[in-house]
Amino acid sequence: MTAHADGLPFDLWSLQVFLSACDCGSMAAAGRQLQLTQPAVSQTIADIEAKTGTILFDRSVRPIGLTPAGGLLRQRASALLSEARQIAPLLRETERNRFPLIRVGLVDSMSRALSSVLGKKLGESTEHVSIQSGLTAAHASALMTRRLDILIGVDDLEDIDGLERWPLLGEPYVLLAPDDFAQPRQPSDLMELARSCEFVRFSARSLTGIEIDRHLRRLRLDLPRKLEYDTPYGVAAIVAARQGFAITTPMCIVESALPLVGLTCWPLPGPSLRRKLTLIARKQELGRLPCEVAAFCREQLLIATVPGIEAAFPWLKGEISVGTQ
Amino acid sequence: MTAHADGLPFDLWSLQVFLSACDCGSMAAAGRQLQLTQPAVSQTIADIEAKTGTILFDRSVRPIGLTPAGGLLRQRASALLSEARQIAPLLRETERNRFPLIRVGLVDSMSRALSSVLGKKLGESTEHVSIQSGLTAAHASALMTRRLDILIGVDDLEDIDGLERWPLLGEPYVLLAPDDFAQPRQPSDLMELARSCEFVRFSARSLTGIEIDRHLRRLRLDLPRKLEYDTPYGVAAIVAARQGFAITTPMCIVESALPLVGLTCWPLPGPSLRRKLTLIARKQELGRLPCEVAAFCREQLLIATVPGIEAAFPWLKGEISVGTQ
DNA sequence: CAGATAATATAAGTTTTTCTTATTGTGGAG
DNA sequence: CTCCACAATAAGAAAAACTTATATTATCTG
Repeated sequence: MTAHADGLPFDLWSLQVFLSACDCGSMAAAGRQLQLTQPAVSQTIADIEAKTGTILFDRSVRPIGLTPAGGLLRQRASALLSEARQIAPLLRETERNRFPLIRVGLVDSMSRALSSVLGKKLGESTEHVSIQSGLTAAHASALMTRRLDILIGVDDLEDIDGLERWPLLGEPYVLLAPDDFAQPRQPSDLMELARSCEFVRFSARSLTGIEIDRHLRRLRLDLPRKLEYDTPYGVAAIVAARQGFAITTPMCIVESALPLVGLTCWPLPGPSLRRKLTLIARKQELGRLPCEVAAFCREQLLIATVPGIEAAFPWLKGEISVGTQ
Repeated sequence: MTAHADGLPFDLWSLQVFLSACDCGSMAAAGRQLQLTQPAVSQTIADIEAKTGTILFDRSVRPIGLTPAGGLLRQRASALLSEARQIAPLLRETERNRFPLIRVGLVDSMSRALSSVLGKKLGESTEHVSIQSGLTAAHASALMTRRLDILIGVDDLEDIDGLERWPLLGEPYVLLAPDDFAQPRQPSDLMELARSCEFVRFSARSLTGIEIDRHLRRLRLDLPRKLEYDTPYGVAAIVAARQGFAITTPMCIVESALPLVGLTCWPLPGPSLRRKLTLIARKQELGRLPCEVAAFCREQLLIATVPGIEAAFPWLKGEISVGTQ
């Protein structure tokens, strides 16, 4: 029953049936709702269970109960169907537009700086714009599998063919700490600091976190790993609450939109460490759009973001490079 | 051919066939790749075209050419299939693993309110804390597959067994708009508003977006789907730039940390719509910790967050319920 | 510019899937 | 316990998806 494809254990119709059963709390009721008989519903669900090798419902109770696997499928299935339903109306609107849909993956640390302007800029030439904030690692695979069209993030896809890249910004990693501690002058001072105040990390889910980990390992600094966040705000909030210090970047500090009173920003002691933020797209699919969007973002950063950072931390002047990297 | 559902003009298998034809540049070749005959491919694609009322391929050239509608479907179809393929492996993983640390999935819209205090609170009793911000949909599957231990998010899985839930907060959906528009008094006024000012959506990747979609569909309101974000900040930033209006919630507005000058917040016209935020954990695995953390979060919201909202928008007084829901 | 080639569309028949009716078994309320 | 509504299973009916066969069309070649 249902599903034919290369291992897909369901199709959209069978998911629809499953969801109806979830909503109704009964297969018989789902049948009535869908103008089907009860056995049809029963068979469809049994088929999904067989093909996925899981149990979706607990039949030993009434009304029928969702198992954990069933709950997970319910989650994913509603999202999938909701997306599927959007497609047909969009197709019909397509006749006249150059780019019917552009999906942008925007790294969390640029979200505040670029969300709004990206939407405005892309809205000019595009019928439908979707902007997703999150971690570059997740966005990178979405770009390759065509779930995203443009990615703005930490550039770690340097060796992949078929992509075009437009540099946006280069920035140094820095220390962020409450201002009542002594500035660490050399790497080993960080161990000292970590004894009086907690070290807050980016989690290894984020490329920024991985990069920092690698750097600390090179310096043979074994800092504690007690508290970690995967977003710039989380890290900065702990420091702002005077509970700890962190290694982060200027853009991450801006992203957190926290008042900076009582906080200091120092250069990272030891060898310098920088990161590059880049706009990436699949080659030859969007014409001149990626280049134009990148230019627009650079301008925006230059006018609206970098001056604020340099005003708050004058020693960073010249450290943040827009465009050239 | 294919598709059965309430207006869905394709199913996953027919999309697979269509994508093969795109990749191969020929229906005959797609047939060979999928172990089908050429007419089967031809019929499947003709069926999608008939059901969507569009033309996907330009047959007057060889090799076959994609129309704009075809290009759009190619984008969306690969995304949809790629998401569908992730589901089955996840389902099978739902029953194993054990962990030492506490990993919390925190919905974006509570990130600002709770990130920092959660870290502090959990740090007291736990060796290693990891806090991940993102979409509840992603976190829910992570909780089931034991990649997360605690989830704070939008509760739409109310009937899943094996989970314990601790209510944190209930809040209404509201309209957010620049303050120079007339207040919409009834649902149809929203169509009016959408003509003078863009409607900004949460994407269907977020549960909040799905919930709003469903509500609008029930009211038979066909609002444009031009610009969408998956984070509260993105949505609010467009409104703050006076470029559009949005359906959002008080917590999402707080999360965006934007100055509210020039913005108004109105009740949603028509039937009321609320969402619940809940702390969820797997039953009997963390002892009293989830309950205690939930109590702590509630207290934090009551002291530090809700008063700020009620001060900014007095009509919301009493609309936001902490705890009881 | 005709003729060959390879691709697509359409028609008609066959196979497979999906649904229905009929029947048996089961959880929970009275 | 008994009843009732629901779920699982079996077997036949209806609908779908696929096949072979054939007509049509775009492009290439001599």
